[in-house]
Amino acid sequence: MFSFSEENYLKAIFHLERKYQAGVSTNALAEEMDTKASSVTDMIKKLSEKELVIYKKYQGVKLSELGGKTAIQVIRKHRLWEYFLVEKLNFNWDEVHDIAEQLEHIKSEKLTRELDKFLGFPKRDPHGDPIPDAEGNFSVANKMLLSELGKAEKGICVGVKDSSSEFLRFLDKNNISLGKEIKVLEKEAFDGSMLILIEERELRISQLISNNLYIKIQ
Amino acid sequence: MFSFSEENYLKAIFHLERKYQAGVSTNALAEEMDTKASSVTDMIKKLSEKELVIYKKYQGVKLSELGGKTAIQVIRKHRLWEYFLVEKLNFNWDEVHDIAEQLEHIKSEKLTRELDKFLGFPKRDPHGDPIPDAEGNFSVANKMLLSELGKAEKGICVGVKDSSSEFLRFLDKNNISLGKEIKVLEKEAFDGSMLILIEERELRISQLISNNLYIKIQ
DNA sequence: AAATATATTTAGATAAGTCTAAAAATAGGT
DNA sequence: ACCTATTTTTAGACTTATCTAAATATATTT
Repeated sequence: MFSFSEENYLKAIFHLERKYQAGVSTNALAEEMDTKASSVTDMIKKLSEKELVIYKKYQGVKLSELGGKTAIQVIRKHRLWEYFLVEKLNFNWDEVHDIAEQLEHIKSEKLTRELDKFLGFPKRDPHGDPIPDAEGNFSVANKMLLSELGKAEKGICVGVKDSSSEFLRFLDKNNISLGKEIKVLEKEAFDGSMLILIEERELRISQLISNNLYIKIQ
Repeated sequence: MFSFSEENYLKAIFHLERKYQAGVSTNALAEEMDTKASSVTDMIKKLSEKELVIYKKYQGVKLSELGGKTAIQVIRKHRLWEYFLVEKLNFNWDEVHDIAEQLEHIKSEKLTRELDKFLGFPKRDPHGDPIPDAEGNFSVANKMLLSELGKAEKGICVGVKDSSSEFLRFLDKNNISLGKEIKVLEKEAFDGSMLILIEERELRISQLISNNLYIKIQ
């Protein structure tokens, strides 16, 4: 079907399309893929010939319908495997990304379907991101960043924006995990830090932290 | 670490070493890998430079200690994943090989260890082949081929030599599976076929069949 | 032991994916 | 609108793993 590299590019374009609307620029893609712009141009041409993306020179790329579907299937596999690793194999949520990056390329529709069934058709991966179903549908949660909350407002932690080990381990250390209620007690205008209440504990967090935690209100 | 291709060559050499002693010939390896002899020579040189094999021109290859260890780890992963697919994801034993060929290359020692633990440290894969433990040890069963049995002798089915879908589905169709007792009722000298008794049923099988079924006596 | 057949290796080519360096196109500032 | 800076693309090279065709080494036959 498609190579690992092709699938990784499709996934990257998919993520960047939600970030910036319009087309995804060559440089943005190069940064996301940790490669050179010239390599990106080469690959985009290849994806374009295969009709996975829509591309006009100097105008950036967009996923075609086929490209989008393919990207979502890769993301579905990635998130199912992450769920498997955490729920069945005792991995911590900060350890699963690199392994899922490998597992997401395993080719077998039946495997993906059976894994999904075995796991009980989970709706979200360990970082709170939605897991697309077999048809590629997934809920686009009405989540917001903790940093957008004002004083005395509260929400439930539903996901992370940054899922680096460093950030996830910070959250573990401070007992912040998905599903917990967070209330903003104070907000410091000077540096954007805030004092929050979580499980009866008061905690001061920097703006970098609140900018990377998704919450759901009500 | 090592590429998929390198790992596949090591695995193939490992299997061929048990078949023929001495060094593995270039042509034998080319056939096993379904590729050309010239490609094999190229790869062997590369493996030799990496000290994974011992190679002298025109003399065939052997695995070095490192090469052997690496091959066993790949085989361990292959068989653990096969077990997982059959026991946890409802796959039939004739459907797992191709998927395990992909999964065996996933790189994460922790994943392999945790998968092994999750599965309860299984000793044999769905085809009866031994699963090496984390240290690479595995039992070399004192199995023999059903075709080696004489009239009125019996044994317990412990594995298959050919694990092609075609053969495995034949066994399924005739309700022959691992762990069942098989008794030889008659042996036809002319064509090597035999009449066997399995679960109260009498069944006539060709020599091709009895040549590909492993049994354990006593 | 020479002649022939088979097995193996070498040489040179190809495709995928990447790179560096240079050229071309677009965007921004004045 | 022009000059400059940035972005993007092109050209050519490199690596990995493969191939075909030719050359060389080993094995077999007579």
